[in-house]
Amino acid sequence: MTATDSMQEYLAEAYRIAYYQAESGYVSTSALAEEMQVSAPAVTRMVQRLKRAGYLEHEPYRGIKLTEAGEREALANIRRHRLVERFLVDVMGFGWHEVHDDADDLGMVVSDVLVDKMDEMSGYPKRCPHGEPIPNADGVMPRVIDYPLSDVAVERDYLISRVHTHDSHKLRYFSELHLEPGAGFRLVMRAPFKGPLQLQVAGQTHFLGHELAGDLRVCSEAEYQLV
Amino acid sequence: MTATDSMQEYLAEAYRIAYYQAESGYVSTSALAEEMQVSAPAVTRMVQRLKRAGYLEHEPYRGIKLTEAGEREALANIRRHRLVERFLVDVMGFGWHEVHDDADDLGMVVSDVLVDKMDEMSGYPKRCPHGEPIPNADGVMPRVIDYPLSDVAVERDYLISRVHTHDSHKLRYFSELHLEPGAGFRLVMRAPFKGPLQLQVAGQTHFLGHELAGDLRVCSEAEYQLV
DNA sequence: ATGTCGATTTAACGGCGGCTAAATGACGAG
DNA sequence: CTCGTCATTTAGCCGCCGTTAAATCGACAT
Repeated sequence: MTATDSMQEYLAEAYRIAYYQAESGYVSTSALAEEMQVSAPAVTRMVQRLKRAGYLEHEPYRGIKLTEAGEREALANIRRHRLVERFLVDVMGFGWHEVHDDADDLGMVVSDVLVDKMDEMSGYPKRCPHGEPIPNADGVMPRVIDYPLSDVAVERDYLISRVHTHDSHKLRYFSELHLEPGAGFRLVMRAPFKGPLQLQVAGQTHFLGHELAGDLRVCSEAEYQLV
Repeated sequence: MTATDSMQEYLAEAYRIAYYQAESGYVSTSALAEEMQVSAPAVTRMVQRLKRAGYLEHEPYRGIKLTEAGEREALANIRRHRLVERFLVDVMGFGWHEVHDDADDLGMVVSDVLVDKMDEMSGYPKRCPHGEPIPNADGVMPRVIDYPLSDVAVERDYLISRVHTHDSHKLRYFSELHLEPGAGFRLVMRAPFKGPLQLQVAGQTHFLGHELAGDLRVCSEAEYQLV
């Protein structure tokens, strides 16, 4: 039996959540519900379907964990989604901050040969336009090394690694400031007590609130290159 | 209330059927069932939903006819589908004979801005890769003037206007013979009693059975240009 | 006029994927 | 240890879209 579109979306989202909270091996169903914008019961029932199909394990009242098969489905889906994003930006000329919704839709339907072609036309990218790593065709997810800008202490040069929000207004703002994946900047100063950060980006000085800075993950030049 | 994907597909297919059998104003539900690859009852119920939503009129036991609104939906859908095909061929380099299935899937999800971008990147084409006319953004379908190759009598030069089959083997065969929309050829001779046709295509001589010739629609150089 | 046949519609069912309301489990506070 | 609260699951509903089996309509021939 093959997974429906909906099942694949749940699996992909579960993977993404697990990827970020690297702590516990379990993903809570409410986190999934929140992220998928559906009610909690909808998640519970879907989880049961996915368990029946062998895509995950479910510890009732505790959470879920993807199986091998589940992870495979999830990674295939994530790969499709991120390569579509890449294609929309690199080949079709859309802004990196405005492609998420279209990519969501397209990612569910593009065939393998189409994805491969997009991969090729985009130059076999390692990251999606938001900086997230793209699993390769064998389902291996590159490991990203980066740090929340809100946490880094040292005042030196960094690269934007990932922009981690779906809020289109924030994305647009980051885009206007040229704070986009791969862009370099200097952290000039940071005020204490969750105060604002002073950045030097492309010759211009910007001040960023602590919360916004939390959406940016940064790394060194060397760390930006993925396996 | 907005039409579901499924509703749009039914509407588009109904339009296509009506477009070809220009005779009666009514499309039979069984024709729809045949084309959509679903059972007759599925069509009947969908027709009732579409009628309730104001997309068509239904004369029970006789057939259906799209309303203004239904035609609008159908044309928008057909436009998306055919522009996606065009894009896959012109921009992504796929063969014109192999894009139908992908385009079917993609056509259902691409957003307006995406379709417009594809339109632009394909050079605002008037026909899809199979030669079918592409409705413009205002929902106007260009009228095509052409004739089944199996019917034309005069032995002279023609252009392929449309290749009217979904059979991938036939499509591949036509493709190999360079019998594709826009291509010119000379009808050298036709045998009587539904006999084979002798064609001169790109300097080569080919013989085509009467039935296959029925899948090709041809026109003059002048007629190939659409409004 | 009636009988028959094919096309069409109705009836009844199943799976998916949402929802709300109610029940139940987990867990910390008193 | 019990109680309350919050997360989670269960129960029951709905709409969409497919199915098969049975009823019905239209049209044509006897």
